[in-house]
Amino acid sequence: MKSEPGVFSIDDLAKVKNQTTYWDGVRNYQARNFLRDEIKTGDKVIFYHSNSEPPVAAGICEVVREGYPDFTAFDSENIHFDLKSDFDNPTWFMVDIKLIRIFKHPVALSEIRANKKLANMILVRRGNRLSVMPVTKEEFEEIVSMGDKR
DNA sequence: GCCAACGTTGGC
DNA sequence: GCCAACGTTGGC
Repeated sequence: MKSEPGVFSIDDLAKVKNQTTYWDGVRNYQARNFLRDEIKTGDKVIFYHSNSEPPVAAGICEVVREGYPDFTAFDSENIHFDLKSDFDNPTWFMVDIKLIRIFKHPVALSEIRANKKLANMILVRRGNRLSVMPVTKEEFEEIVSMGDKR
């Protein structure tokens, strides 16, 4: 799951109550489908910092509440407000995640690209822009082993 | 700041 | 249903 650290970073997550947050603002249908249909309580998540210098896999989290309507879509004051999302038939969904740990060694996108075991990650596929995407168990464990070094 | 890639919108 | 125009993402 990607976040711009200038908006919400893994360090921000470490500071909030219960180190838990709702993952709001996803406004892409493919990513929405993962949030609504695929992600389950107990799933592990890589927290990725996009649009940062450098972009990195910053740490890991766990899903503590699975797909439910993204209420920010109903709030006209919210930056993620969507007039077309019907309260009784919501368009957008979110999950809650809780911090597990911040990597001692944040794994740079360049390191991910350089690792042959991670060559098939959706993240590194050309043109990919998804902010929520699946990761295989093997990819997850490889990233974690890189992140926990040092 | 640039721009490739992609998703969405809306005229037809 | 097509597709040009436009907006966004996000690496570089």
